[in-house]
Amino acid sequence: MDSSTTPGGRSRREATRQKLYEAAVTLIAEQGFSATTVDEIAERAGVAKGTVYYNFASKSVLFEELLRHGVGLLTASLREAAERTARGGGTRVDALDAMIRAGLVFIDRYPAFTQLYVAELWRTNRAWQSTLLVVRQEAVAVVEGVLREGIEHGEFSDEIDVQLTAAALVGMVLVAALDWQAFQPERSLDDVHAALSRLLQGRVSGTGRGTG
Amino acid sequence: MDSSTTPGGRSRREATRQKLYEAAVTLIAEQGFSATTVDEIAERAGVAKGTVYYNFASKSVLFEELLRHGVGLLTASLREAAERTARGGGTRVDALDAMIRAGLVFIDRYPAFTQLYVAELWRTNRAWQSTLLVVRQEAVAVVEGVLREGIEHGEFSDEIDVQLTAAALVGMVLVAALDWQAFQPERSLDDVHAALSRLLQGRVSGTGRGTG
DNA sequence: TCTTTTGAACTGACTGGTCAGTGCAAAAGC
DNA sequence: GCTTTTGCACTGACCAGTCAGTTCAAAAGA
Repeated sequence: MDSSTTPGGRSRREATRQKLYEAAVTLIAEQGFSATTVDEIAERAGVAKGTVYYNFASKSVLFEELLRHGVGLLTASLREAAERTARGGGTRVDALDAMIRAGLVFIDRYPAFTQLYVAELWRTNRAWQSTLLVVRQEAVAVVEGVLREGIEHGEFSDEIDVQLTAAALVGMVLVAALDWQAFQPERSLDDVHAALSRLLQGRVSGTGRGTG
Repeated sequence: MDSSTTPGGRSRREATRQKLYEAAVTLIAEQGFSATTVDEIAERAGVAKGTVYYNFASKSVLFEELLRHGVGLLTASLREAAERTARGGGTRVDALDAMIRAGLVFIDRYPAFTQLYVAELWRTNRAWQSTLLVVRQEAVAVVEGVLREGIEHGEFSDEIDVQLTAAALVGMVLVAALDWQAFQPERSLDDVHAALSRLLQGRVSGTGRGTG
């Protein structure tokens, strides 16, 4: 007896899980994990509470798999941006710039997930801590990789600290993007990208008047 | 009962509130607001539950006043750093650099508060949202002020976007510092500061080898 | 005396998780 | 073709436990 597949080919169960992810991500982003009830998630997803527990062992497990799912998308997008730049003969700075844009596009598309991720990342003693650490490392490693390559090829100063610089770059994009979403949503992605590019390339200090 | 006399003329009540802040900040940083119970806060502070409600109208109010208290300290510290640099005849870049350091010192001293603040900042529809917005603006305004002065005096390019750049700088410091605390606590504050200074001053790209 | 704290009991609302039962589409049997 | 069986996916009422907030008499502190 094969598990039923919907006309689209994706299993019914998979579709339900997707609905639950989407419901959970916005609710948890707004209220936090503990303040969000399983009843709410089920209601927003349009399924019964029992369905949540049929698909996930617990509320925590649902959240963990949601984290894995979301950061997986980001990591893939960052890798793709870096590789595309490399293939196109761009410099490592170009790659970093492309990754900044990929990050902005991701945050623009999944703002709730980003909020939720930031809110949970530095917490300690939580059940999903180890999961979070793993997926975080996968994403940051992409940035660190490009920085390391850049140093090897003399594109970046060999005095930069790869880990700290990568973290700082991620933070730059993260906070700028979240502020953009929250306080100036009318700005275009290009605007935000331009501002961050400028910072990345050190075109802030110095009287540089016309680089436009 | 431990008769801790109140030194410096601080009222007994104020001392109790301080103990409650300290207890609440670590618990909420670790677990989040909703997952932290008033009983836990009281126990960690070493007071009775009734005392919490004698000093604060509710759990939410305790949290709001905690936010105000904490961000107030940060804002004061940032202002002090900027003014000290200005008085000492430093440039605006120097002021920004001093503020980065002040930010790092603050996060180093109150890591739990920082975690809690980051976790709550971009949430929507929360009771303390408006409080958070106000105190955030006070802090960011200090950075924006220095950027604006820098543009006026030709120290910074007039093409930079003040709001976005300020947010990006804050994010840079915030994320780098939290990563430092969480993943490389053995590093010195000077190390972290040096890495961020380099990024601020655009000494990352370019083969720049010796700025020792 | 007046303020502050204590500590335990209590309430009422809410929540994560459970479980016996339902619906249904494909497979099996005839 | 048609009936019966199978088992996945889902349902929703229910339960046992938890928590914010209240109350208050009594004690401690200043």
